[in-house]
Amino acid sequence: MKQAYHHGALREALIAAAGTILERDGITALTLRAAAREAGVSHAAPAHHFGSLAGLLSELAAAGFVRFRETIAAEVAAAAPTPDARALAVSRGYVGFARAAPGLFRLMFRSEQLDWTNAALEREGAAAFMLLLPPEADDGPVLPTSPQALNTAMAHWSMVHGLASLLIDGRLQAVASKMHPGVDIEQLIAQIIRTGAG
Amino acid sequence: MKQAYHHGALREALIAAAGTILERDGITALTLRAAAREAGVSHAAPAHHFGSLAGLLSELAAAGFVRFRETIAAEVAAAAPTPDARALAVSRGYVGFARAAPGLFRLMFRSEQLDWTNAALEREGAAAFMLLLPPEADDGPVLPTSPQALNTAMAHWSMVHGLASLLIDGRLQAVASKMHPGVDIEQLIAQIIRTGAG
DNA sequence: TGTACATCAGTGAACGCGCGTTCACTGATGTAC
DNA sequence: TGTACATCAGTGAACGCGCGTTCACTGATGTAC
Repeated sequence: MKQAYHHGALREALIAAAGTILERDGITALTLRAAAREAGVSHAAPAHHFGSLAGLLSELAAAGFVRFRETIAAEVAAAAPTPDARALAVSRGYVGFARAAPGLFRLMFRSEQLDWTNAALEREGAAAFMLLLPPEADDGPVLPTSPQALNTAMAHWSMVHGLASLLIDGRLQAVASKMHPGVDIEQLIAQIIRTGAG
Repeated sequence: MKQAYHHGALREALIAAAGTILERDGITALTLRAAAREAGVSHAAPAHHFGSLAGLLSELAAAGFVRFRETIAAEVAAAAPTPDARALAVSRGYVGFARAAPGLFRLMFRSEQLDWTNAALEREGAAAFMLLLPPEADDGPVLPTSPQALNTAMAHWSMVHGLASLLIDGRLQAVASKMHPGVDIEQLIAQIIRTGAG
């Protein structure tokens, strides 16, 4: 590898390094110095790109929301073009993303350390949440108008988000196994998702 | 206040102090030294009662599960003795606890820093999860036997847990307000809980 | 095409801070006789 | 009832560590002319 004095794309490299640390070592290990180490630059280098740790975390979360949307969009594209099939696909993508990148999911949805005034984070986060709403015809998601539609959408979101959370923390598996030893978790997940979308 | 050399109940005092710090300053501020400061003892004192920070956090979470069960039991006791009314009461207690003690809720359900081999934590946590199951007659919760019952119980749990999580992180409020400006959040929560229990 | 210079990105030493942990200690409590 | 002694709980100084941050620097890049 070329050892140029200037990295060329250190900002992106630092975000990628932060993602690696997050999944491998957990959020408590994710510091500016650790990200610099992982990216192979001096520990003072991140300050040129991110003012603080919160800045780096927010950029990482924003990038996470982009991946989150891509994951869901891929599931939707592979599904039948009916409202029910679309809702199932969104749920599958949501839960699948959380299980594939639990550290990133926790950061995006749960971290108190994010700076939500960060422009990229606010934009990408808002765009992601729009995917959770039911579509209107072929025009993509629109805002529900009736209280009933809002209730349904939020209840659906709660169930999918709770399922994802309980899975990545291992709680659902533990309780389900205790209630029903030998249960097929993957099948149970598929059933729960179908319950919520129905 | 008497300044006895021996505290008398320092273990309990340290757990209480840790809870105060958790809700006031967040989990990143919760250290052994901070708990000792809050309890008014020297920084080396906690080592006599908790081997490590994970030990203190686990004891705090165990105490949290006791409070969690008490909160839910109080709602159940105040509700009509029907299965539907009981399910609604459990959901109300679950969400109410999370909103009243969000830091503790996060620690109990989400923290990667807990030591689940801790005897108190495992015992109290398991007892709490049993409350989430549907009751059989007047004998209290029993283990579901059919796959269908397991599916229903886990789907219900997912929705309530997701609702609690999205609320304490402020996400549900943000998205609901954007979708439906001026929406009554408390009424929406009550409706979502009714949706899940129905 | 070549030179001068400004700007930018990354370096490495240094700082002060709070942390967990260790350790000899001290004061209080409990028990044996 | 009194004395001696073991045990226990909390103290305070000290340690090494990784952290964020600062700062003068150096090497590379881009631009003006």
